[in-house]
Amino acid sequence: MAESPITPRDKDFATWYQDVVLQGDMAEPAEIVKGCMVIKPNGYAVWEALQRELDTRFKATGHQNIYLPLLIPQSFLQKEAEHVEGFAPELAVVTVAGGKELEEPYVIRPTSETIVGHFFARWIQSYRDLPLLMNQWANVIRWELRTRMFLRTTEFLWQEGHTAHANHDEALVEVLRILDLYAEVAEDVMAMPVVKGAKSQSEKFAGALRSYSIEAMMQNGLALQAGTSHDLGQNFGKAFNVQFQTNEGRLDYVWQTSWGVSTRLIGGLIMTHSDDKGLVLPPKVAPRKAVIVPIFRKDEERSVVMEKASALAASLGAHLDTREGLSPGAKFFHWERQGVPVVFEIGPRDVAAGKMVIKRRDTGSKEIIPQEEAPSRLASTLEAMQKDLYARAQQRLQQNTVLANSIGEVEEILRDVSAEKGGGKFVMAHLKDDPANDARIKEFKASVRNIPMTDSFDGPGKCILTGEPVDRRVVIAKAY
RNA sequence: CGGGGCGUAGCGCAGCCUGGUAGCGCACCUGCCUUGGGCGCAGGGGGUCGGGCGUUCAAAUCGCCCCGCCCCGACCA
Repeated sequence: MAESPITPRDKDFATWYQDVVLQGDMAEPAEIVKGCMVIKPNGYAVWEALQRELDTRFKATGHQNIYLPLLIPQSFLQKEAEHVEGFAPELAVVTVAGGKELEEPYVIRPTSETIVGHFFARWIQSYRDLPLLMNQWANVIRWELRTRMFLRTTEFLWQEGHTAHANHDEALVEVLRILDLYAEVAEDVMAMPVVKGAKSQSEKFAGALRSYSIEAMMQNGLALQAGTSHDLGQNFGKAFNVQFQTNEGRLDYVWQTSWGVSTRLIGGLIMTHSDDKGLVLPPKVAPRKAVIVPIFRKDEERSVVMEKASALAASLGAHLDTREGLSPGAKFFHWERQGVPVVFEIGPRDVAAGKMVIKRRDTGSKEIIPQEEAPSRLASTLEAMQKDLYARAQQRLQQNTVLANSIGEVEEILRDVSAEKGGGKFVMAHLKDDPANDARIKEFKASVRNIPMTDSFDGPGKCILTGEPVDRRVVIAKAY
């Protein structure tokens, strides 16, 4: 029995994560470029699945895709004061092109609000041009000091939505519609439960009036911000002079929103469902939902088994593992690490009996079934697995969400939590939204994750730091 | 940028302290054999030892400089 290439979670969660990503053929560190990764076929196919799910929903809600330049004139970033301050430390800048020093350097986009501002100003004249609902699928670069594959890489893939509206109410509706859309994809497609909420003022996007997020809980109890939706108010409208004429003939600045999810979702997916045997993919995002591993000894068995297996693969839409020279055991381990939801085994005994073995990735359960039932059993197994993965993740989230009524209690619970050691919790406490309070939380390296949209606890209470009345508990946790 | 670790075959590593023939496991190639959870046996190919300079009869090994990667912290989708 060979040693598993995957470090167990309870030994070292961070190493486990790396092992799962590598062994699952999801990605590998690029090494030649600092903090960048190569997204490999299995990982990229998951991204494509997420893209499809998201893009369909964007289109259904009236958004159109566009593509903007990768390079942004440096002066653009400086037009919105908070924005430049927020992003300045992590910018990569092009200063030389065509062998000459540029008069004005270009920034490689960390996000496109500024360039969007510029073009919105050209495209919008009248309230009849509003709302303007755009989305871009793109790559961005943020020069982060600490990177982890999918969770935080120097370059990453994402979508950024950018919209302009005639008034604040409409913009807010958009912001929350997208937050709901993100939560739906996270929960229904990725089987990853999330908490929807508003970011605290100190955690909001640089240049926004208010940011909203979905926060997921990883298996080590750390929070992962899985998506954000920003109410930009008129900040960028004013900075880029995006004015329109109202139906009363008055000039006003547009109200903008922006929102995004990134390849980080894949990191969240991995840390939500995978186990010590490797990657576990929810059926809805799995590039290969089912694989058939044929088993035979002699040549005459081989031809019989392969014939049957091919026919079944075709009718099931399953991938048939025809690789030569590998034992069935080696193939089982391979597909297990790839996160394939269902693996069928078929050997001489099964062919003779008209049966096959169906095996589920998440539970590891094996069952012998009649071949004619395979299509319906595959469908029901995929459905059950999708549901069960969500239920397990939901249960973990609930079990690791605790109430605290003093700052000492919060600190006690979270102080020794780390990505490697685990033990993280979502600590629900009454806390006034004030940067000074966020700062106190940060003293023990936790943060206010968000202020939930719906209160599922005990309603109003007194701030654990200032005693001021607040209307609900906020989520405090250690985060990626 | 601070602390720690590391750079030797595609991958994972030993060798370095105490200088003297470039090693092991996996992977790869050929053949035989096997196949219901990582088959086995035999044979084989593959290296400017991260780079530079120095010490020395002789450097993977000792010294100096440089480069890169990973982990931990401060910054973040």
